[in-house]
Amino acid sequence: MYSVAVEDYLKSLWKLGPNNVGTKQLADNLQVSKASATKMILRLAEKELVDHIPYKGASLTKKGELEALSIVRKHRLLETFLSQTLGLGREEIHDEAEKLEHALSKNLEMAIAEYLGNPTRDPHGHPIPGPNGELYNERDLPLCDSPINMSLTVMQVPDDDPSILSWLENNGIHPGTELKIISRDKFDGGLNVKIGEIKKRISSSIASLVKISFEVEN
Amino acid sequence: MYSVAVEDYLKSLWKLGPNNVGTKQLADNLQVSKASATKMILRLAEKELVDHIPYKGASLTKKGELEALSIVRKHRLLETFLSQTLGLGREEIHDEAEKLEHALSKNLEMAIAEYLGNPTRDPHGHPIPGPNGELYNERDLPLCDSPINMSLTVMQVPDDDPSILSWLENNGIHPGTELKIISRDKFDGGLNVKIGEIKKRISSSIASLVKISFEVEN
DNA sequence: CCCTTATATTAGCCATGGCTAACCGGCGCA
DNA sequence: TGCGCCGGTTAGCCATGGCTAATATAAGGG
Repeated sequence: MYSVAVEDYLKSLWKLGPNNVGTKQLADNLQVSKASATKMILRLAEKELVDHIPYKGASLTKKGELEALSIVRKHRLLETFLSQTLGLGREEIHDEAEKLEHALSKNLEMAIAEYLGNPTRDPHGHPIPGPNGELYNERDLPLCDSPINMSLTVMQVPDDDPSILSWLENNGIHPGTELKIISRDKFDGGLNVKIGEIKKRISSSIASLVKISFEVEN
Repeated sequence: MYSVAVEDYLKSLWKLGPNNVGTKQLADNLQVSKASATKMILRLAEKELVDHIPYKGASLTKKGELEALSIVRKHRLLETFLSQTLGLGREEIHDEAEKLEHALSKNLEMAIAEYLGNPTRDPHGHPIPGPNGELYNERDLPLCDSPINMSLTVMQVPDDDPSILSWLENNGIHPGTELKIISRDKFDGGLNVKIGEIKKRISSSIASLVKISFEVEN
């Protein structure tokens, strides 16, 4: 239906949204020039996929949001599928899914979802939108904002930076990991945490990308 | 590396080849105008992917052939993978693979090949080129040219026409089926065959698309 | 309140890959 | 031999989606 470029813009707008996403922010996220982003925003507005207020920003319309969610669903189903069938690591699957998502038919999407048992999270713990854009599992909190001395369960890790993912993986931090924050550095916001009996230090930049919950889900 | 369009042209040229593929033939195969095909042939010649003799036709260069084989490999591995993991039918997988093949990285191709145990045939029986373009299994013969009253094993069925594939499937004809030609119609070339104890009639147009061997492979 | 700076837009260019219309080349048939 | 026809090419148009350079806007600091 829509081109690869349009789908990529919608996905970025969704990720950066929900409201008044700046042209520069969008351009940086997609690694294109500001001028290209402006032009595409105008085209998306033409197709009623975004509302655009000049010099303010762009916001997905309902139509645009549904389209974006459909692509996010395909992406996350593909990540799950590649991980499950081929045993690819959490740090390898993002870039592959990024390409395949644009070539996935609705039929194949359905077949994969069914094969996987209609999962609600991908291997990074990110919620997988339902076939009509429904989103659950939105209650996880950033690790950096979490209270000290409570039993926390890692729910989500970032998906698009293989080096961060490898670091997390090597330190035993992935969805399901249980940890406790021992202390928070007053100056740089870094965290001292305990995973099992082992103490680790997590920088605040990474801690802001990891999401946790207080209770394991059922 | 190459665009989707370039990859599609190379694949068609390979399928229609090897030598002096006509512009119209190519255009028809890709469902584009003759003018578009001419233009693309010139661009492919520029990139040294084809040799072009004006008013004669285009032939893949070694470089173009290797590129084409790489795409055919991806296509056939994907068909096999989709069939194996998701249980999709022989008549569903072609169109899906057609889209996914352009988004498949070398890494993922390798992972899939390994997962499948480096198969040499796809679910339609078509040979899967090796990672460097090696082709085996090229000895199968068209059913329409095969001798009467010999035990034949179906090796290949066409991949790109779901209605023909459904008909073949419904009549128990797929790779591995054993059959015997009872007689050949003198007028229209249709075949009367026996599959097990059941007699069937196969039109010559379909019989030309099915390939067989005299012996089952090991 | 103006001026700087960052952000946004516009203008205009390019490559890709479609299209139609018009023209050309070569071969078979009368 | 010549002519028609089919296939091939050329010319020229369009949309998409990049780019740079120039210009416009908004917002905060002096």
